[in-house]
Amino acid sequence: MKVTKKQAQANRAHIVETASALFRERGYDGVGIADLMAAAGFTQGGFYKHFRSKADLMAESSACSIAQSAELTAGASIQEFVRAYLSREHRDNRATGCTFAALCADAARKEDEVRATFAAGIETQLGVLLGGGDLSPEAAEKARATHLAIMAQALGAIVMSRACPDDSSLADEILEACHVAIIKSLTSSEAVPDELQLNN
Amino acid sequence: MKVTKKQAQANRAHIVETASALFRERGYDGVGIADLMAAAGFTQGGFYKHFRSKADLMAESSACSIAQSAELTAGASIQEFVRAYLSREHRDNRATGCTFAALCADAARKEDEVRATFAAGIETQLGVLLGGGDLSPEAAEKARATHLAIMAQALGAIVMSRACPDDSSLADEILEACHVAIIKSLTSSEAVPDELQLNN
DNA sequence: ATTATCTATAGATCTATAGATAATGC
DNA sequence: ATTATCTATAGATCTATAGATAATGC
Repeated sequence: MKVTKKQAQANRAHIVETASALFRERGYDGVGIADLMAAAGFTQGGFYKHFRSKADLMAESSACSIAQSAELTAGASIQEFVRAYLSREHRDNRATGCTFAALCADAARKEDEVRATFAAGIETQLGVLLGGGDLSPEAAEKARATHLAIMAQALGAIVMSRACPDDSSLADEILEACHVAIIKSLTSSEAVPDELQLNN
Repeated sequence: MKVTKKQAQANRAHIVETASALFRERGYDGVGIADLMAAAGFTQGGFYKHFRSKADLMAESSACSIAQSAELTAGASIQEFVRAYLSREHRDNRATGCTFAALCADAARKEDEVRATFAAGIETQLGVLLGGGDLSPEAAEKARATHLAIMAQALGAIVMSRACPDDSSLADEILEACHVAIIKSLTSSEAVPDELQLNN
């Protein structure tokens, strides 16, 4: 019954991966320990040899899926990111999609441990979107604000779109409208002459 | 023990109001029937004389709070709406705040009955934001898309901000960045000359 | 000897129903 | 007689723990 230390570590990682998909799909409260362990191919009793509590796993599995998405995003232009993010494929596949869109509202009601993970994750994702550009301090601050606003808009679009019934045309309309708005904001902030820009 | 028909109707309405606050505060899965009925001043057994199921109440109480918010918004300019929506007060008071920000992600995992309520609610809120303006068909379509995008961005800002720990400066930064971005988008779509506007 | 996993279960939930109670409404 | 609310409970969850089992690791 016991397995090698290496295998135990692999089993633990597999439980974390399984959890990150199930939590995104059904929400934190929608996945029981027994459910999860069965989906990972184990029985429930073993869970607490790997994790101190369910909240611990919520934080760890979310950190894991946030890091995975960040890796996937790295190197892409903001335009590419937005196009993929605001796709119907992303909206319709919660289990492999953005952890923020799937779980921010859930996280807001959970332990500080979970929320600290989300705040750190937002910083990570923001860093990836900003890339390694060497901007002046003011330009960097402006870019940070712009990209936070884009993240919020993209996330909001997915969240609203998912709340609509499956066959809803409104769901697609939301994605489209936000895609257009984000592209427009990127174009205008680059191309509009300074004298036409609002300064706060 | 029995009460007048009028009183029974009032009790029912009170349960719906209590539910709309508790659901926004703790999520649909975070509120049990016993919890809710106790908060409303009753015992759990009476619930099913008023509602067929918990899902029924989720739909009805959410429709109720969405309609209330829409009423509150009616008459305000989009700038006033955005300022109030993106305030710390709104972020920190889920129970009385936007139903979409609090429950869209939850609703996405629930029965179609609940999601139909949300889609209808988005249309209602959108109608209020657009006001009774008499625009040309193209201008109306454009305004509809613009306002959907603003709703998504504002909602996304609140959702992201709430996922951060209580003392997080990032939480405030998100609200500020999105406020600036929305004001900017309103200004540019009004003030930027046509030849500088991107057309899709 | 240690320990990763298993079986079993405690104790606290949860939704929903059944039947009792006491007041309304005919 | 009807019915809004109450008490009580069935049956299915849920998180977490206790103790058994069987393999690793010293």
